Amino acid sequence: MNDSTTPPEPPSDLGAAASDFRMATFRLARRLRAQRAVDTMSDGQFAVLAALKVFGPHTLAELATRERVTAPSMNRTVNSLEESGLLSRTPSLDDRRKITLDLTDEGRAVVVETARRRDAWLEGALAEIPADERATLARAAKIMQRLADR
Amino acid sequence: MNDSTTPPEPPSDLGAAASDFRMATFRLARRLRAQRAVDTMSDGQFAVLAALKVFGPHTLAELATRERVTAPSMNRTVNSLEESGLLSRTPSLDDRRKITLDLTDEGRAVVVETARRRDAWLEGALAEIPADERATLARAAKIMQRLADR
DNA sequence: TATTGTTATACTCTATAACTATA
DNA sequence: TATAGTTATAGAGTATAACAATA
Repeated sequence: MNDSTTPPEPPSDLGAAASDFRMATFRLARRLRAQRAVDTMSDGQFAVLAALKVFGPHTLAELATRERVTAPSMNRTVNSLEESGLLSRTPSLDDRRKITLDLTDEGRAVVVETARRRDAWLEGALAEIPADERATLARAAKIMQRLADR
Repeated sequence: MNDSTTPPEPPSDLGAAASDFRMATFRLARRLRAQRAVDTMSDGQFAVLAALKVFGPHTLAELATRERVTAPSMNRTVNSLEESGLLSRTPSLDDRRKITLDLTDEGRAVVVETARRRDAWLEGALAEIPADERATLARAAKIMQRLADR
């Protein structure tokens, strides 16, 4: 294996800084995603459960928009979660074309448990780096959230 | 949220920090990914070109390990990039089981251009935040790279 | 025999287009 | 006609298992 690879150069301008930061974000996201190997739930499924937990019931179209996928794609995700008994699909009262999607009690439990499991690896990693680096990441997290919401 | 029931483990700053940071990373990665809608190259293909540019020539197994995919999966990605003329595949001189994968001149040009296009949104966003926040993100990028390589 | 790359095959997730039912 | 959801189908991207070439 190629162990003596050269690390990327330090950023010297805004363009390089953007590039480094973008690559770091993608790499870490991928690494974090790889940690979910233990559970069978996909990122898309988990994101739907998490959205329902945080923001409450949604229609199909609302979920699709929030997760930035198409309605058929979201429909498929919702089908599998419904089959697993993690969410409920009920016709809306006011407009019977719409459906109301919400977590079941089991779904609520599963999303909490899954989030904890997925945090575990990162928590372990954070425990082993210096406190000042943890502080940097905590500050960065806030900035990143703001950037993502632009 | 759990208000009346106490969780099994004591509340930990590290756990909350891990959760916040993980969510921020995913959200930003997703936001950045949405920005690449214009070009046809997948994240996986682009990551291979970028790795070859930053770290130089690789064998197939080295690339697969670096990108954390299986050899057949990487082989497929490499095939499509070779067909597009963006990388070259040559038998290694010392061990003829191995192949050496490297960027072509066109591949080198494409990775630079694609990176610039993909960086554009983030670069614009970074230009509008305070310098101390940019500095925080630059420090965070280094730490994140290290975490991802654990 | 072990290792490197490759092919065969299947599964998951995503998308577009077409269909239904309701408004 | 327009909208919400669904079904049909196809295209990426990934994986495991089996194979070929070389060491």
